[in-house]
Amino acid sequence: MSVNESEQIMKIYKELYALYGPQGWWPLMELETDNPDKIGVTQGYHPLNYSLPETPKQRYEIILGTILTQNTAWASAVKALKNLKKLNVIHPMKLLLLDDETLKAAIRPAGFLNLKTIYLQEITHFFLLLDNQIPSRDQLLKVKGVGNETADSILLYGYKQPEFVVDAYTRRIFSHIGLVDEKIKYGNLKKLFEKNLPQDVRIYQEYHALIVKHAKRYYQKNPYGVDDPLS
DNA sequence: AACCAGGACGTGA
DNA sequence: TCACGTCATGGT
Repeated sequence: MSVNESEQIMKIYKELYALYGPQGWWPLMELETDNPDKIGVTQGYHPLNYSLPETPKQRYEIILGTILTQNTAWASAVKALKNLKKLNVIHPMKLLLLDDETLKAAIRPAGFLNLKTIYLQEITHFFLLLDNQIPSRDQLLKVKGVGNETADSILLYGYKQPEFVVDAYTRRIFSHIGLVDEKIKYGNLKKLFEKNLPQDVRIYQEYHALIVKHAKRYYQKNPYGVDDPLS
């Protein structure tokens, strides 16, 4: 890998951060805490607060969100999450006790309801078996419904592990810029970032969130990347 | 009215 | 391994 590519990864990060600022991922529906320093951070995004999740319940909410947002707009995933909250099932055992039809109805706005119902139940079983231990990436990938991006999202945002998250936007932006081939494999694109960034969870979290922020503005409509200030 | 959304899986070359 | 089709609802 050339020095130029290496520098580009950090340079783009700094540019995105300058453009959009800290993103406060992973958003949580509500942030209840008894930490006096964090009272007032009430909902959704939480810029510059890298201590979350602070409870197993918040971690579980993140995990549910990673499944619900698969190939689905985040706003739609939030609707499903709110329905689950109304049912008081953002709790592993309670979700497993919920009947399939009620669960399907709740997550309907997020789409793929038949698949995601199974996926949510599968990851919940896995989460219970973990008993608050940190899962390995390979363990996560064995869970039905958990692929590369979901595994990395769970580890990076749910468990604060230094795993860079690659998504469709990442591939779209960095191939458009010309830094990588558009067909680059997930693992290779992931390693490109991990090799050229300090192994810092905060940077990994912000960079991925910034990529999504930027892509929503310039890479949603085909042809992609028109007027991208990075290129 | 196509196209896209913070993908993953199953199948057959 | 690789390219495709499938899964589903909602917004633009």
